[in-house]
Amino acid sequence: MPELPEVETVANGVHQRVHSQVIESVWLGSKPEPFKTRPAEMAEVLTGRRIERVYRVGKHIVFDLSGQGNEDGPQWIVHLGMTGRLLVSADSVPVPAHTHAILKLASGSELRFVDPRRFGRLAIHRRANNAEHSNGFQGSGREPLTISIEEFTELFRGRKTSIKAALLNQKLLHGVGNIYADESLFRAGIRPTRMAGRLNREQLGRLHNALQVILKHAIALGGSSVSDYVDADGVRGFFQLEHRVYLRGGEPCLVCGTPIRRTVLGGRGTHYCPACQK
DNA sequence: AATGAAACCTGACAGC
DNA sequence: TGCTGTCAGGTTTCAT
Repeated sequence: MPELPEVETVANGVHQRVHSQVIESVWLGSKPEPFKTRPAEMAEVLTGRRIERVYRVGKHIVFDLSGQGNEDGPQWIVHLGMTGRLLVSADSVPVPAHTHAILKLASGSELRFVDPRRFGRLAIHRRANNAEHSNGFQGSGREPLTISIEEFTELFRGRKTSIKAALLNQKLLHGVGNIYADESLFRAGIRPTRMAGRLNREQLGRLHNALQVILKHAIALGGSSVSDYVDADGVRGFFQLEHRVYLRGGEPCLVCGTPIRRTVLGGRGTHYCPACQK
C-alpha cells in the first residue's frame, strides 16, 4: 500500500505512540517468513531495548533502539510491502488476521505488524563498529523531498527506460511508488512512456517541482487510502480525493475532459491523459 | 550495466 | 450463490 507519504504518516504516528518505551517481549509468527533476519535473532535483539526514535527512510520505517554499554544501538527496519500495517493497540484489542509480529511494550500497549499479502519485510540493522560518520540504515537512492534540481536532472541522464519506470526505480529516488509517479507526471504534463534520458531541462524542472509539491501535499493529508491503508491509529488518509489520473482509466480528464488512458509500464498499471501529457 | 517480464501472496470486485 | 478473471500502494530474481 504504502509510498513515501503513507510511510511518513505511519512512521510519525508510531513515533508519537511508542518512543521512549521499552520492548518487554516479542512474538514472531507465520511460516513463509517476512523476516530478513532470523526470527530467533530478531527477538533476541529487540527484547529489552528502548525505542529511541521512529522515522522514515525511503519506504522503510526505521526504529532506533537503545545501545548497551558504549555501543550504538541496533535498528529495527520495517518495510510494509503492499498491504503491511503497523498498529499500536491496547493488548485487550483482538489481534487481527495475518498478524506476523507483536512487540509488547512496558506501557501495556502492543506494536503489531499485520500484512495479508506478505510482501512486507522485517530486519535488524547493526551499525558498523568504528565508522566515523553516519552508519545507520541508508536508503537505496536519493530522497525525493530534498533532492536539488541539479541532482534530480543528473539521475536520468542517458537512461533509455521510460520516465515512469525510472521514477519507480528505488536506486535512483527512494519512496516514489505507482500513485505518486502517475500523479506527478500528470501535473508536469509529461507522458509516462517518454524515454527518461530524452527529457529536457525544462521538463525535468517541472517534474521535480510537481513531485515535491504532490508528496508534501499528500503528507499533509495523511497519505492516500486506496483500499485498506490506515495509519498507526487506524485512520485513513485523504489524498486519494486529490488523485487526477491514478485508477481513473476511462474517466474524463479533470482538466480537458479527454478519457484517461490506462496502459502497463514497468509491469505496473499506468494512468495518463493523452491530451494533457506530451 | 540496464531493462523488462515473471514471481511472490491474499483479497476485493466485476461479470457471468 | 459461486466460479473465473482482473487488479491492487512493492521488491526480487532471472533472462536478455
